[in-house]
Amino acid sequence: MKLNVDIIAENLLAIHPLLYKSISKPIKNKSSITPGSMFVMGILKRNGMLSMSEIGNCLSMPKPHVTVIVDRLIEEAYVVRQNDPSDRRVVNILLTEKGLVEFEELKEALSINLKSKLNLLSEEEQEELSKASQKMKEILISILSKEKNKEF
Amino acid sequence: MKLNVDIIAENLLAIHPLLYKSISKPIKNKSSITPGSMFVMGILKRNGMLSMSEIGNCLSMPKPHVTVIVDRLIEEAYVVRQNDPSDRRVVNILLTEKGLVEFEELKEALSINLKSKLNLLSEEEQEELSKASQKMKEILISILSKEKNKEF
DNA sequence: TATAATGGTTACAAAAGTATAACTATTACA
DNA sequence: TGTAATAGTTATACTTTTGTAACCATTATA
Repeated sequence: MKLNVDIIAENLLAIHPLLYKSISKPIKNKSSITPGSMFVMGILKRNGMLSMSEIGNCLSMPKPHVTVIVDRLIEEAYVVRQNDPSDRRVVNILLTEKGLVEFEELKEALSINLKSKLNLLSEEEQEELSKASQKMKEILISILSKEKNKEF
Repeated sequence: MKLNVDIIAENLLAIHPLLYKSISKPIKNKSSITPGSMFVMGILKRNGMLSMSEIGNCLSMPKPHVTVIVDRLIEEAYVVRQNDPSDRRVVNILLTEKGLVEFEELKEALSINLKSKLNLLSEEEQEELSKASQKMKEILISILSKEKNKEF
């Protein structure tokens, strides 16, 4: 009998390119936001505030790249830097109101793009997809994204 | 009440970077295969044989990029080109035995990487993740990946 | 206090992916 | 038959991402 871990690995491997296609592509058409910037905005929205290092760890992104992305997001006023009073080396990043709005618009663009495809599904199937994606998100976040920790 | 499509959009947006991290990174450490090459091998494994255009459509990948990736895969003998007798313009791509073995090894590397993280979950949660990812894969493939068709 | 470690930035090189145009060969069709 | 459309390749320029090393400021520690 096949182990759960192997089934999961196989499924993730199949899902990954589908998400890549259904998320990155529609968003590229809608906005000048790059995938990396979108990821950063997403975790900031979920976590409220993260240091540069935490962002890099969350996304397995090299620190110099985080700097570049955050610089661009600051230019657009989507995020702000904030010095950490308890450790003056640390720079915390926060999503601004404008950044939040932009992120919601990206999500909306994705929704619209998805809608036409979800029409191919029955009500029950849509409900199943909603539940399955919710469950997957919760579990993956719980095991993969020790977002406040450093050791991954 | 929140619409299913919005819930799904939000969940996909959260899952995407987690997969990116848990798949692309472990594989980069294990092999010189790039994400793009891995995607191509994956759909070839699921579909058996695809033309260059079909590969590009499946993955929303520009055709010139497909050519580059397939060229590299052929160098490594992971795939072969095969002329289509019914339309001599068409070049079909097939995964070789060596390519299949390589892909299975990538999946194995991912399994090993996942195993340590799944240990944090109970048996029931692992079962839930297995079921949820299976469901998500099936539904997303059915609506996003009309792999043999051209109109996306 | 001297030294090591950490957080972050800068600079640079290289790989991966995207986009477009030009081109060949083949097929479809008016 | 002649023209348009399609499949694929090649070439090129560009953006995004990755990786590494050097560097500064700050904090931790021996």
